[in-house]
Amino acid sequence: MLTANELRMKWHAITRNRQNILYGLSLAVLLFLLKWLELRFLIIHHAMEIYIGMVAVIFTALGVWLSLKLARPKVQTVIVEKPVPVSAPATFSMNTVELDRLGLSGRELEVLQLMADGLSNQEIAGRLFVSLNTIKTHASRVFEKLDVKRRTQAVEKAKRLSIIP
Amino acid sequence: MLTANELRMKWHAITRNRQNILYGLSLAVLLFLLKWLELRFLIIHHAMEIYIGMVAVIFTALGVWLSLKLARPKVQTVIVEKPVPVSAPATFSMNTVELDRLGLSGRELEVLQLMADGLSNQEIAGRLFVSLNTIKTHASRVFEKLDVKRRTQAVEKAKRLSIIP
DNA sequence: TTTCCATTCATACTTTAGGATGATTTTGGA
DNA sequence: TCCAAAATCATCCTAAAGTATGAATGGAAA
Repeated sequence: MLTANELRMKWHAITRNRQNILYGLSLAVLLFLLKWLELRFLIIHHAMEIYIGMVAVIFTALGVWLSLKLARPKVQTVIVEKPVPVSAPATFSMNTVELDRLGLSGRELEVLQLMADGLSNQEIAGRLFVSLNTIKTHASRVFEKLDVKRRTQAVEKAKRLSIIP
Repeated sequence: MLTANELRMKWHAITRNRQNILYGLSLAVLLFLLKWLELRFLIIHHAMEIYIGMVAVIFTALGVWLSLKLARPKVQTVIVEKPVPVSAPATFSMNTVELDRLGLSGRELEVLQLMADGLSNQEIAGRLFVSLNTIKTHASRVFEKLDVKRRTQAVEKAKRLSIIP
């Protein structure tokens, strides 16, 4: 006995070769037709041109049918940009263009980030193992480059420009 | 005289009918070939099957060529959705639960918001038409209720809790 | 090698922020 | 009407922030 799976596989093989089978059948029918026509036109000799014409038409149609059936469809890939409401703001991409334009140095950016975390200058100095004066200098440069007057403004502007998360 | 534009339009018309012209030429050539073959095979009568076969092959090829050239190409459109991270969630919904829990008054929230905009106490006082001392008092209460020590921390925490945008 | 820039630190000074405390006035409900 | 919370303002003081200026160092580019 055949299992359901084997049956399904056989069916697959049949459908896969459907076109070949159809082509074979068509050829058989055509050959039979030709033989019949040949017999007919052996008697009626003057219909030779009609015979040739019919052959031409039939085989032209066969060619058209063949190519239409066998021609592989062109696959056209259309990429549609689908706006996904990215709920999680977990992804932060730094605006390197603005960062470059402002000319903030690495250390200055570090200080700015710690400022945004709410740390005091003294705490930042401790975190970065430098003196309070150094942080003040960095902070001043940051305010200068960001064209602001206070750290709160610096943080606000930096966040607005996507320089910090 | 023809203008450049008229010339271009004529060329368009020619190229547009190129396929029809080619088809016509092909037919002419084939007819000539058939006539020649007919003459040949009037003498050699037993080559009739070859003649028919050639006609069949030629016209099959013609059919294939025709359909390939003239038939509209099958286009299978595959739509690939490309997720595009839509920018900032422009909608800000205030966390009234947290606001309630913290017990911030209306004026305190106002002051907090202006703080987040980077304004100094003096500027906030001017904006709200009250004295600097009043703002200091409000600020102190805000820090107390938010359990922070500095305005930068207050702004950071308020934003984190979605109390302000 | 020289020059430029980032980083570091210092000193002195001014401004702003923040804490502590007390007081007055407004206002929305019980 | 009375009360509690909110809002207002003041004074005194300390802490932190911010400005100005100068300078040493080290690395990278010209």
